[in-house]
Amino acid sequence: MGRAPCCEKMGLKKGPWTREEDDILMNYINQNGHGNWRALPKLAGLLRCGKSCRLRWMNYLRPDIKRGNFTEEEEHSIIRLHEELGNRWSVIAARLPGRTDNEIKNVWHTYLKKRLNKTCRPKMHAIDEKADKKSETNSPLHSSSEMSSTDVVSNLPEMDESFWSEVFSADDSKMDSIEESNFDQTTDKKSEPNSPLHSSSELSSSTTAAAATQLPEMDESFWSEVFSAEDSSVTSDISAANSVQIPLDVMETSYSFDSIKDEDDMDFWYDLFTRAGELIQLPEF
DNA sequence: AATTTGGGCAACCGCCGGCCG
DNA sequence: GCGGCCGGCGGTTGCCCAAAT
Repeated sequence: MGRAPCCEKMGLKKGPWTREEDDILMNYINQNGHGNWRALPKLAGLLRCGKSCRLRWMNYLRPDIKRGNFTEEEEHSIIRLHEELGNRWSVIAARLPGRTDNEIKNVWHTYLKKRLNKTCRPKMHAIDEKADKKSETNSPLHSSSEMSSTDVVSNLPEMDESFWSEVFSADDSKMDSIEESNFDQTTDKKSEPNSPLHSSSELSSSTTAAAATQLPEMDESFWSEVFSAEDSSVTSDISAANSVQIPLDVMETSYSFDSIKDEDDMDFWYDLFTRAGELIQLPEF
C-alpha cells in the first residue's frame, strides 16, 4: 500500500473531541452532508483529519445513535451474532439499530467476553484434560493425581472462539426457546427456586445450550460452598440423589478453581460441563 | 487521604477492498 | 491492468474515573 497515514500532516489535532469541535462538525454535516470525508475538515474549519471526523460522526454524533447501557436483549443478540458471525462488528452493528460497531466491540471486549471466558474456561480445561488423559489411558476415571489445582489453573488454555460454537452451537431457534422458557438471567443464580442442583427436568438441553450463550454474572463462591461444606444440605442433597440434571444456573454461575481438587474432580467437571441439561449419574463424593 | 489498580470507552492506527481515472 | 484515493473495518491504545488498598 504505502499510502501515508491521513493524520501524518503536522498541525492536525488528535485526541478527544471538544464540545466546540463537535458543534462545528455537527452543524456542517447537518447543513452540507459529509460528502468527501477527506475534504470535510478543511471545509468545515476543523483541524482534524477526515478519518477522525468520520469516526466521530459515526460513533458519537450521528442523531440515530442510541446512547446508554445495553439491554439484556441487546447483549443476547451480540453474543448470538458473534457466535454466528465472529468479529464482524459492523455486520453485528447493522443488526442492532442505534448501536455502533465500536460500541459493540467495546462491550464485547470489556464485558461479554469476560463473562464467556469465566464460564467456559474450566470446561475447556476439563475437556483438554480429558483428551490428554484419554491419550494416556483408556480408563475415563483413574485416580492418579499428579496435577495440582494450581497447575490446573496455570495450564488453562486460551479460549478459542470457535470452541464455544462447537460446544454450544445455539442457533436462533434455541435462542427463541430460551426466551420462551422464561429463563431469567437477571436472577441471582443462587436464589430459589433455582436451587443449585435439583433432580427435575425443567430445562431442555436446547435451552441449556442456548442459555450458555447468555451467560449471566457468575458467582465464584458458589462451588466452593457446594463442595467444601461437607455437611451442607446441598452436598447431602447431591449424595442422596442417584442422578441429577445439571441446571442452567449451575452451568452459568458457578465454579471455583479451588474446588478442583484432583483428577477425579476434573472428570466430574468434564461430565458436568459437557452433559449439562442431560440427566446424569452422580459421581461419588 | 494518597496511591494503585482495573474497567469502560473514545479514539487512533494500519490494512483492505472498491471505485475511478 | 495499474495505481491512487477513499471509506470502511477490526485491532489496539491510552485516557479517565471509580473502586480498592
